Amino acid sequence: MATLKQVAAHAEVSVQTVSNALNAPHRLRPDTLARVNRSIELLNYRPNRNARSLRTSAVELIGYCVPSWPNRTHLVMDQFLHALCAAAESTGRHILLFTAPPGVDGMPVYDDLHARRLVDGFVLSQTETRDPRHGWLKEKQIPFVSFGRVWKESTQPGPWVDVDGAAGTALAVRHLHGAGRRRIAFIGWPKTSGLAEDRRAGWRNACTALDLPTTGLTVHCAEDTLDAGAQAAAELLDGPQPPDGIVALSDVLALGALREITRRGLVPGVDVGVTGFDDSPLADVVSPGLTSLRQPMDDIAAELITILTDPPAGPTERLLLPELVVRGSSAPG
Amino acid sequence: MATLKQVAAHAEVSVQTVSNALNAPHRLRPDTLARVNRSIELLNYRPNRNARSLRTSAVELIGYCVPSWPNRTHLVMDQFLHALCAAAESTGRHILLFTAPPGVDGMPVYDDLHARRLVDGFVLSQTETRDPRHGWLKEKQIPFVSFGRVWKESTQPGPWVDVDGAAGTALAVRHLHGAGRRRIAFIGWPKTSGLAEDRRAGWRNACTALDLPTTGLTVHCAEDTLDAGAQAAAELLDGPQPPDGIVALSDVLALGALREITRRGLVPGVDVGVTGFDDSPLADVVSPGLTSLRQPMDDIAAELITILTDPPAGPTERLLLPELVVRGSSAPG
DNA sequence: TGCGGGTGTTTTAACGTTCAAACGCCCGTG
DNA sequence: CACGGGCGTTTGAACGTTAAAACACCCGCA
Repeated sequence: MATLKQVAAHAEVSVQTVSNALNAPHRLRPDTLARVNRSIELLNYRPNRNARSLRTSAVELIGYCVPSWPNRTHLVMDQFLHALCAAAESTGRHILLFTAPPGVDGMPVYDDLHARRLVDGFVLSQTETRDPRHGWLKEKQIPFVSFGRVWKESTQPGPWVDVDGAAGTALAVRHLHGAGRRRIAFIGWPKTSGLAEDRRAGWRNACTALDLPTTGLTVHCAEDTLDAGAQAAAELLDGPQPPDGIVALSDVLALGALREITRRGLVPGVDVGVTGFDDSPLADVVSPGLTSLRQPMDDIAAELITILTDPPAGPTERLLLPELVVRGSSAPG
Repeated sequence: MATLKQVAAHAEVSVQTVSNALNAPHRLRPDTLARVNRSIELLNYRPNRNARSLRTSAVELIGYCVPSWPNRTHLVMDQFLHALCAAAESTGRHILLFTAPPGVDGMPVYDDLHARRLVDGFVLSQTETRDPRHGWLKEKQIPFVSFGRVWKESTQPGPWVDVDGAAGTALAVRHLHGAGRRRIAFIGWPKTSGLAEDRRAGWRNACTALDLPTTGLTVHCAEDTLDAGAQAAAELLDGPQPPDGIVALSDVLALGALREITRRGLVPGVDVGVTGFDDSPLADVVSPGLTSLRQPMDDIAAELITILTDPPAGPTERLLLPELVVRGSSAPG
């Protein structure tokens, strides 16, 4: 493996000149630059990242803790990881994976990785209500950015990027309304979840703005399973005035609702319009396809990396809009 | 951030002695070791990984290319990544994620990461039939290990770990047979897939061994979707002698079959027993739960890391058995 | 008393890179 | 012709660690 020294000898210049050829080519006379580049090419030289990092004390690696919540499915994690990798690579960086206990118990792991200079900073995700990691990292002055807000805190300790769930569900409501729906229900999670309340608020406000009813049209599911979604749909359809549209908080709940609708001999997209959230792979694999709110993963990842690697002045809080992907579950054909 | 030098000064020993305290404590006199350790503790010293890697030319990082096949779902990728991370960490290593074009086009990326000393080696997955990456890496002498065999090659270029798909489907057949099933069908993929043919062979051989029929009991699906699975099930159930058991190549196909069975008013697990493959999160989220073959991710990951980091002498090919997770789709109750 | 040998510690040098300062050269100017 | 200044290049030192060799010390033994 060729080193800077060998390239320098081959090109008959000093070591520093070769270094400059790579890091500050404008400093070299064009002919020198050409000669050095030829030697680099010829010797197939690749700079040693460790030596560089040692000198500059920047490793160009970003830590990401691979989540392991056995009780919740990560159907879009591969999309997120791919986008995050790609965004990091576009700035010459990479993603380092690690595992850590959830919550504050895992913080020593973060600290250690940073102190040993394995990573420059962290991308957090799976943010929980009152997530303790933010304050901890902030206090230790470890760079980080969060995918997801810390709910129910007056001031959020650090920068974040998130998807505007309320705007998303409002989008779904307006879409269903445009397709002629007039009683649009919401299937969500318990009120303790900030994310769930956000999405529910979007649904409620949009309905109110359109003069649509909302009372008696919410069901809170304790679990994120098909059965829970199906049961919620059953509850709604058995009510005195059954809905003709359902906005579900997740794709899994929406699929459950679809199943229940089909089981009753109703046709999804015709008798009842249904929307999900996340545009997980499942949405495209069922029939009719599930209309769902796609999180703009590429934009999210790009924002995360930008904020982490060269933090702009001022508040670093980005709220991105999800995109409604329309399929058969909300519109026939 | 404290350095070795500062710890040495604090403990009134030489720098090398502190290094030894960490890497070869048996060389120190117990009282010196204690003194050094106290200083390490006191100064909260953490060794700088870059300096270490520069000196030893081992980065303790393993590259893994995050797959992006838009047409196939990665429902168990998070399980795999978590297991891989944990296994790597148990040897003091970590996983570095990157993206690369599929196939041989991506090889320069692998080469670059290795040449710049960002990683020591690679874990491959998503192995394709006649995967060209293996030969390429072998030729460049870049350490790697593959999760998945290279099918249809007389000699595989490098070490691998894989799940015995044939043993898995055989397990499923024997399970269904034990529950009284006598006509067990197989829903798979096109014959061009080595993985699919392996799993089909396991089904066929197990049926033959149990004197069960196999002719006319295979359907090859072009896609891995619920619809394809449902259509395959419909085809089988419409046949002259409909099956009472179905072994599906994937969870998605199995779920499709379940849907079709339910649609016909039949009861999964009672009228027809169904099994899937991978034990993806979906299997546990539907009702009845889907009986499925779980890949032993922790064992797989441990083997991968072991083979990569200290390769045992002799052939390094590991075939691990999947585990049948029984749920309602194959056994009532 | 001197010598070989083990044990524990220190010294020296190196890993491959970049930063900061120094250097040499050429050119325009007074 | 001396001088200042810009440009392109080189020199020296440092980043924090570890391998290998050198060293100091103590002990047992001749």
